Amino acid sequence: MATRTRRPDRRQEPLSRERIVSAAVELLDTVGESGLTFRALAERLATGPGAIYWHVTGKAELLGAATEAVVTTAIAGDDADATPQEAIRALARGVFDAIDAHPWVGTHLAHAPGQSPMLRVFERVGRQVQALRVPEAAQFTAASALLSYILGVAGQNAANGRTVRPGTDRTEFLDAVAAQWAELDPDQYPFTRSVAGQLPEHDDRAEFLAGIDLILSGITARQ
Amino acid sequence: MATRTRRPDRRQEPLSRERIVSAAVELLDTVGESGLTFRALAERLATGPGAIYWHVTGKAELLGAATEAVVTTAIAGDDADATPQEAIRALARGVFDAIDAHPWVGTHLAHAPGQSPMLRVFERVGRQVQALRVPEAAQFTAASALLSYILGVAGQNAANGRTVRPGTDRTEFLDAVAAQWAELDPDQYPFTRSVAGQLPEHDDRAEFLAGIDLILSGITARQ
DNA sequence: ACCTGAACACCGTTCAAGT
DNA sequence: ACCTGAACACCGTTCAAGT
Repeated sequence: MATRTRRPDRRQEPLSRERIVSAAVELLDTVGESGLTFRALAERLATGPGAIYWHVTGKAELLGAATEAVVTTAIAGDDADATPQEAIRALARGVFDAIDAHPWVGTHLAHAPGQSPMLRVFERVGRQVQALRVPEAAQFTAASALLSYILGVAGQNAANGRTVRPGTDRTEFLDAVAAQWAELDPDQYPFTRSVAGQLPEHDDRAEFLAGIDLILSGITARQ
Repeated sequence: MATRTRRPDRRQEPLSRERIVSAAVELLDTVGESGLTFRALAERLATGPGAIYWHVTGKAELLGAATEAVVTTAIAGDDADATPQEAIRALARGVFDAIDAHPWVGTHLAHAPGQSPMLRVFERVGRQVQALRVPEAAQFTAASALLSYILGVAGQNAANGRTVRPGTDRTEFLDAVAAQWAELDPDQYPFTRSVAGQLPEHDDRAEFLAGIDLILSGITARQ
């Protein structure tokens, strides 16, 4: 009972790194990357822009922290009962869905190399590569290839999300691209034109996972 | 003879899209992405910032044109006498080397989806996928996987290039990352720690091409 | 048609001053 | 210790005015 009255008035809460980062994620989700401004963030937190700098060193750290917050929850989950292939697929799917929900993540995932969110994905992928009994000398290459592929799709999806005007839905977007491809010069773009017809009924997510499977069979074909 | 006197005084040449784009590439290469400013560009072209807008619609187009200029020359070359595998490898190597020389390219390659430089790479890769006699229904997936992988490595390399202070050389950088990985929590990062030792003698370029080969064997293993 | 450069509407970041 | 908000040093972009 009385649950309604327990909802805290966030404006009164003291500022904290946590509140700042979650407000940043909200801003990025609702108004996009260009909308994440220290002034806009400050207004939302009912304070001045300078206050944010007490908890965060600057915009780069803020973006990094926002990315990490999203990715960390996206890949949480354990893969104890799954085959290595299934575990890798689940992990990849987690990253894909996170970027689908928060397109800006795709752009910043690779931005801090050797740093937090990417390294976590690398570690998780690498363990499953070991579980696949890939020879030690080939493990690094296999894990890197999977990670690079995931990051590549992430970046493309983020770019797509940025180009399209916010209202557009998936099929509408694919139809537009297909139409554009169909108009390309037949001499210069024969292949692209030949696959344009497949676009409208194509499923980003399934295609992404098919790519993962392709790489997985390349990894296991070697043994 | 007299070649020296024929060198044109570029300051007197009229402004053109071509001159603007090549000045932008120079600026990006020498002072990095944060150095590409309409004011800096204008100064280099001995004009005012407003003049640039007569030839280019804005910064996004400028960055796109600069990226396209670099990529187009990087992947020029014909693959008539090569096997499909060799042709794909050569193409990938071209993109890799271009990004190695111009790290900023990696960030902007994916930024205009379905647009010029990426589409050109997609087309070239796709034709070789056809030459590999991949069934029609699987061609799109195969070409997309290769492209995504290339873009992923591109993005990571660009990120690395941005993080490192300009002077640092390859081995110095790898040693630093290896040292960092070796200090990770053994419970959280067992895999990453286990491959840290391979980093110092690892060759980015060879590793990248090994990933291409991995995907290629995944593609051909299916037939 | 093309160029000039001042001006506009923003940014991220700093910092003296407050509590 | 933490917050405030004015101020600084920039941006990209526009546009009246020139040639």
